[in-house]
Amino acid sequence: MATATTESISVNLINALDDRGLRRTSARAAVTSRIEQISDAFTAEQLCRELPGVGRATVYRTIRHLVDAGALCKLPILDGAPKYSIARVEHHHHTICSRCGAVGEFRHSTVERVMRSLGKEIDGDIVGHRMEIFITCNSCLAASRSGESGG
Amino acid sequence: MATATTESISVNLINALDDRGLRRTSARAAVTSRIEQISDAFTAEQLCRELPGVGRATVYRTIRHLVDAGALCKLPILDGAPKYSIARVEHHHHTICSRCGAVGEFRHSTVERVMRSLGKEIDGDIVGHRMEIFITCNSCLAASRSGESGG
DNA sequence: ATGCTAATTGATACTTGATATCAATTGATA
DNA sequence: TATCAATTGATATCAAGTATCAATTAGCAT
Ligand SMILES: [Zn+2]
Ligand SMILES: [Zn+2]
Ligand SMILES: [Zn+2]
Ligand SMILES: [Zn+2]
Repeated sequence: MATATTESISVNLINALDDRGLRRTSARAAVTSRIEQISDAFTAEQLCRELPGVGRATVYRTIRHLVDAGALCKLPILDGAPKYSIARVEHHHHTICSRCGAVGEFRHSTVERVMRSLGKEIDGDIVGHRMEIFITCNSCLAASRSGESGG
Repeated sequence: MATATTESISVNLINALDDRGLRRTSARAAVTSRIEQISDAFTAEQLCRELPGVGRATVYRTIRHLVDAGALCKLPILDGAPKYSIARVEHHHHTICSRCGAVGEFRHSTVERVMRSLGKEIDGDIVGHRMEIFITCNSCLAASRSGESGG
């Protein structure tokens, strides 16, 4: 009888592993529950640092399982390690703040419709797509306004 | 009086470096002219292999200059080194064959219009975007058709 | 509950991609 | 041609991530 709040999200990530026939281990519980506590996107190395009790290999392996299960999305960062974030809806895209790196999610039906319509103009079979919007996030905008030279 | 075919492209990449106030050196000439001979996208390591006479550091540095100059685009590959391709038009996106990795370019005004319209629905200021379409390219489609089990 | 066995773990070594260092070289200009 | 800052590239180092494999453990059968 799952009563749901913070706990239930935790169960979800572990469930994603269950569903793949993977065993419930304390290492996997530590990784998944830590991921759920992080609100922003994170890197693998960051998780390793925050979970010194779990081996690097296990952190990387668990992340890979979660990505394979579709529970995490892996977000390429051009000048650094990929970031991961919980996939809360099936298909979505990301916003990335160019200044602070904060990651957000969005879904937009028009975008999807246009992407589908591209099939006619592109050679080969479309099998998927990826899209990132680079932004200056509100908190970075606020920070730069208050820090302006005009005092 | 630039008469233009293959040669003229070569001049362009070197020019991109000139325009940044960088010196013309034989190493840079080797790197830029090799890049122009490659029709597909390439990785930095691939260039190093193909230019054993040029030091790794110089290959990486020259690529970075070209990217900074906007003459090359850097394309994130989730499970490997980024690929580079000559930026033939100002703003464009890429197709990537999931099977063989072949990279293509496209531009589509509707896509750009939709991206612009997203501003209203996204928190913060949009400063750019990136998009990749994953495909199975025609040659991979042909290969899989001829290699089918019914053969 | 106990034992069995395959799955899992994690320390270590390694691979790959890329950057920092810095003495030697070279391009541009006077 | 002399000068000197820019450039080069061998080397060391760093960073991200994977392979190995002996030790441990989860899940199941009894
Ligand atoms: Zn920000
Ligand atoms: Zn989409
Ligand atoms: Zn292909
Ligand atoms: Zn665009």
